[in-house]
Amino acid sequence: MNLTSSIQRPTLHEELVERLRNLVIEDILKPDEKVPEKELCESFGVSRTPLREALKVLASEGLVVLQANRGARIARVTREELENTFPVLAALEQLAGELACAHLDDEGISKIEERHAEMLAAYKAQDRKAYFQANQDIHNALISGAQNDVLKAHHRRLAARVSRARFMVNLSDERWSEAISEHKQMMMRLRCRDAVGLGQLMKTHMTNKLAAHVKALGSDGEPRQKQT
Amino acid sequence: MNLTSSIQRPTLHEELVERLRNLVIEDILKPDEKVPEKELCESFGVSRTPLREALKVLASEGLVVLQANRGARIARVTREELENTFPVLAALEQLAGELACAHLDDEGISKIEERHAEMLAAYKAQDRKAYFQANQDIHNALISGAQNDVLKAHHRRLAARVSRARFMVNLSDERWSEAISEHKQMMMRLRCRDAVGLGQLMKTHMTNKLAAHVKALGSDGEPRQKQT
DNA sequence: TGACTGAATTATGAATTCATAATTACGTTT
DNA sequence: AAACGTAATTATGAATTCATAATTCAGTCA
Repeated sequence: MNLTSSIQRPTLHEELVERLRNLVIEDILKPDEKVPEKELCESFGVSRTPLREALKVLASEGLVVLQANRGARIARVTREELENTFPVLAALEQLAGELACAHLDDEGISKIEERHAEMLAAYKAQDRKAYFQANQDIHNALISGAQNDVLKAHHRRLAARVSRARFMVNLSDERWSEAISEHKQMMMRLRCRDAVGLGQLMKTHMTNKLAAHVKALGSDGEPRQKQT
Repeated sequence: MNLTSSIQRPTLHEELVERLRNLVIEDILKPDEKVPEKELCESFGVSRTPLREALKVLASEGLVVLQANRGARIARVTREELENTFPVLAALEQLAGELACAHLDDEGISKIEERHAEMLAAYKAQDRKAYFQANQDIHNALISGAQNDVLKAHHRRLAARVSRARFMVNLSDERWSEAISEHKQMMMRLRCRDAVGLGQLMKTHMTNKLAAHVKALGSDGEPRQKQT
C-alpha cells in the first residue's frame, strides 16, 4: 500500500481556487474583466456555491476584487502596487538567502548548481522560455531551502501577484546579461555558505528586477510590448 | 450630505470574516476547537452560506484549518510556526523601518514620539495593558509610515497569526526593560532618519521578542502561565 | 434625434434543500 | 463487561431556490 499518494483533492473549492488562480496568472482571465460566473460554472461543471467560495479566497489574496452586488473582477496590478511588492519580495528573498545558506545540505546545493548550469546553457542558447523556467526553479529551490513554511507561503502569494507582470514583460538583453552575472555571484556566495552575502545579493537582484520591470511598463501598468 | 460615512459593510461574509477573526485573536474560539457552525449561524443570525465563505477565507489566512467532511477547527499555532513567523515578521519590520525613515514627515514622527512617551509612562507605572497598547500603536505607526500597502497587508496577516500568542504570554521583567531600551534606541534612529539603523534595530527587536516568547512557551506551544 | 422613465431581464447575495460522509447510539457476540 | 458491527443521527459539501440589486431595453416626451 502506498500511503504517500492518498487523498488527492478533497474539496471542490480548493480545486477551483487552484484552477482560477492559474487562469489569472496565465492571463487567460484578464485584468479588469469581470469574472463570468455562469460560464465558469458550466465549463468546470460545478454549481455557483463552490465557485463563489473560491472567488472569496482569491479576493483575500488580492487576485480578484469583489464589488458588492456587482460581482467579481480580475484585479489590475497597478504600477504602484508593483513598486510596493518588489521591496517586500526582495526582503523575503534576502531572508530566504540567509536561511538557505544555513539550512541547505550539500546535496541541496548541488541540485541548485545543476539548475544554475541549465540556466547558463539557456542563456547561451538565448532560449528565453528555458531560462525563465530554470530561473524560477532556482529561486523556488532557495525559498524551499530556507525551510520556513511561513516565508514560503508569503513569498508564494507575493510572487503570484506579480507573476503575470513577469510573464508579460520582455527581458531586455542588457538586463538579461546583468541578471546572469548576478546569479553567478549568488552561486559563489551559496557555495561558500556566505549567508549575509547571499541574502544581500538576492535582495539587490530583486530590486534590479523591479527597476527593469518599471522601465518596461507604461504608466498604466500595462506592458509597452507584449511577449512574443 | 456626508459622503465619508456611506456604505458601511456591504457583504455579510466580509463582516463575518472580521468578526470571526476577532473571535480567534481574542482567544474566544480556542485552538483545536472545532468551529460550531450551527451555533455561530444562530448567534450571528445568518445562514450557513456566508459563514462558510468566511471560513474559507480564514482558512486561506491560516487562522482555521478545514478538514474535508469534518468541518473547520481553529488552527493551533505550533512552536515551530512561531519560530518560522518571527524571522519573517522581523524582515518585514526591518523593511518598514527603512521605508518609514524615508517617508515619514516630521508630523508623523512627532506622533510616534508622543506614543513613545506614553509607552515609557506605562512602563514607569508598570501598566502592562497600556504598555501593550502603546507598543502596538508604535509598531503600527511605523508600518503605516512605510507607505507600502503590500508590506502592511502581509505584516498584518503575520501579526494576526501570532497575536494570540503575544496576547497570552506574560512579559518577563527583564525582557520588558530590554524592550524599553530597544525602543529608545529605535526612536533615536528615527529622529535622525537613519533608515538602515532603524531597520536593523527593528529586526533585532523582533528577533529578541521571539526568543522571549519561545522561552515562555512549553514544547506544546501553549504558554506555561496565562496572563492575569 | 436624443435624453429620460420605467418595465423586463439578468446577475448577485444569501437562504434553503439535498445527498452523502462522519459520528453517535445501540445491540449483539464472545 | 468489552469489542465489534450496524442502524440512527448529525454534520458537511454542494446544488438549488429565492429575494433583491443592477442592467438592459423599449417607449415616451422634449
